[in-house]
Amino acid sequence: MKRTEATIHDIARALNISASTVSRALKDNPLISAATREKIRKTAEEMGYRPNVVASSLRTKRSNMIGIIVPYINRHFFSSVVSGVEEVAYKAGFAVTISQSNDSYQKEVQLARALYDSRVDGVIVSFAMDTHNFRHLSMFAESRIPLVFFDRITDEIDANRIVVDDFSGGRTATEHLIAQGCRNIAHVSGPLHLQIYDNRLKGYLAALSEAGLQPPPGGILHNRLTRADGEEAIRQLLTLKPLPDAIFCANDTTALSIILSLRNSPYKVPDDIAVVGFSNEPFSGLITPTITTISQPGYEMGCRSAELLIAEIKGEINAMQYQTYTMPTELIIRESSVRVP
Amino acid sequence: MKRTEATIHDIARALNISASTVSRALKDNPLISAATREKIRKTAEEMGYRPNVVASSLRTKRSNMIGIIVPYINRHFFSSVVSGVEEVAYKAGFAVTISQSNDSYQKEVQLARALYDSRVDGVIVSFAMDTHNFRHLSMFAESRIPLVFFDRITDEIDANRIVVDDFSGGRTATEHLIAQGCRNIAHVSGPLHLQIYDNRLKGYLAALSEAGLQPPPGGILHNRLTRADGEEAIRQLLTLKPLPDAIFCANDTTALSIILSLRNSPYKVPDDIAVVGFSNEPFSGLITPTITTISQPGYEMGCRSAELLIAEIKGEINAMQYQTYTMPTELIIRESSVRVP
DNA sequence: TTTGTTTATGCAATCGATTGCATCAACAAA
DNA sequence: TTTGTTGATGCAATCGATTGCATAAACAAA
Repeated sequence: MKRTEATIHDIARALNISASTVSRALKDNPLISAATREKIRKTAEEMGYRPNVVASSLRTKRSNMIGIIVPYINRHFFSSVVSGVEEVAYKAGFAVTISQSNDSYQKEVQLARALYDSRVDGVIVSFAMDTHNFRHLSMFAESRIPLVFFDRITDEIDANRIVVDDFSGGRTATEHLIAQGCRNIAHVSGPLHLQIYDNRLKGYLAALSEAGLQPPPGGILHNRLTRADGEEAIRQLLTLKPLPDAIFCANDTTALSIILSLRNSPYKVPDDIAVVGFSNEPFSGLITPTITTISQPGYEMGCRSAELLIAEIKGEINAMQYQTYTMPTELIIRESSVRVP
Repeated sequence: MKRTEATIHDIARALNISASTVSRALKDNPLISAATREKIRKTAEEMGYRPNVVASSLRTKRSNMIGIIVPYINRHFFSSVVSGVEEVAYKAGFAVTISQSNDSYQKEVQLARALYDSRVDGVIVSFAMDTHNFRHLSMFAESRIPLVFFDRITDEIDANRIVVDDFSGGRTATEHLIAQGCRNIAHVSGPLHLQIYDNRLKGYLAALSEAGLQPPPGGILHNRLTRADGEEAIRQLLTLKPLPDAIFCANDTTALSIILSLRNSPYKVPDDIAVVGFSNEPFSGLITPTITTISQPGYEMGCRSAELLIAEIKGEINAMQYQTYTMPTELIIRESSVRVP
């Protein structure tokens, strides 16, 4: 039936008035008298009028769309962030388009370009592990398209940033291990060009030094923190002498992997080797032993990112006010680290 | 520097030709001579020209955007589907906007409307648990906007549908339990207006009846399959006499919840009560005992959904060819169900 | 009555790309 | 030379909403 969508011109014609009046009336412009406004609203309703956001977008140069780039959509932390972003954006009248870099710099560049081309009003990004330079994002800055970074951030582009307090997380985790009587604490870390891993490492070192301890020689490893990396890491760590009595992992995946590997070894977790992870992935509370970890409020980070981005889009925040927002972490003590003396 | 974006008119002016020629040249229209085409491409490049997809969209009425509505973005199955959708869509030049209904019919209606208004070229949907009627989606059908349903589908709207073979999954799971010597198999199911749960139930019943067995009286429960629902379910099932010797759960979450609850009971899994879940969530291979389950290829379902949707958008598929595509499931045998005689 | 001020509405250009319909040049066939 | 054909390009309208700048009507002040 409905051959085509009704436009403001159709409404105008039906009422024998001009399209501009219709346009204004529908946006509650006070220039239009209450009477005509009501009349217009009524016919619009009757005709099933729906504003064409594409046309509006073309004219106003605002798409009411925000883009988000994450390494992997189906990773719990990231999907939680996306969930928070969607929730806030939806309430503010913005749509969210997602894209995943698969941790590839190449793809990230293309995705950024695609978002740019589609005229999103703002972008939320967490970098790929491969990403070392940020030229692909500078076009947003140049075009004054607001940008918010979360989790994997950079100093090279000026923007609002949202992270958890990785330093304090790393320190708290390590302090906890020290409190359990561990003295020889190894660390499995990620690539250091990502600040989050650098900060977790620094927190770990700070805790050690405050306790008068040293990292065991060869006890700090760097990899991409996958399951396989975890297996390789524990293999290496088991060759150290003396054996580490604890391992602080920069994420839960490697902690998991290490715990699983140790099941096939003479060493018991936590009694021989205590393990702490980072992120509080859903599985970490389920595996035996449950994994002590640092919780990271993904959903809240997503909400915050979206709030900041939208505030900047609306002009309520400007470049002078850029900050790095640090969200609190929480040490979640579970079985993998608790030693009963 | 870059005051405004270059348009085809800028290119036309620079070369002293018409905008239409530029437009055609940039789309490799053979009407334009190779020479001018090359010249145009070169200046476009130099001027940093980027096509304005919004303008194009307005004119062509295609947004190159597909929408997806899922109950929860940060649920592993759904985020995997979304990941697959994004991957395929991206390669085909489509952007993906996501929205989550939080299992609320109300919100789903609003999301559908928003997607409709934003002129998406197609929509992929998995319903909210609350959704019993589908009027909010009929506008897509009426406007000839392709629709694909996955997982939680309906017969009431004609469209391509993607599901896993829930019936056979339910049957296989149950047969497996029977093969383990279980004779008194309970079932925790979801709301039956969702076909997936209905089919899993039917598969379960079929397996029982083929083996000459009956479901235990009071041994089939219906709930929303949350952690809390699982706890309530096992509480109820433990009051049955005789006690069930196995429970087939319609998802892994309830299976998990039941296994955790049974830890505080005299009953051992699998020896006293064997448990099988459904979906192969990441945690199900990690918990002790690991959970036997039916794997559901979320990522692949997402890919397939996107492929079908895009094919229909491009007109390669039409309404005559709508089908329900059933993807295979796989029984993943783990500890929670295996009894050593 | 004239002038000035509000209030309400319309005109027409604009956003940038697309496309049906000319038009025109070049060349071939007659 | 004339006619026909092919190939290449331009014109101008269009998509639907927005908005600066008139304009008109109504009313108040002088």
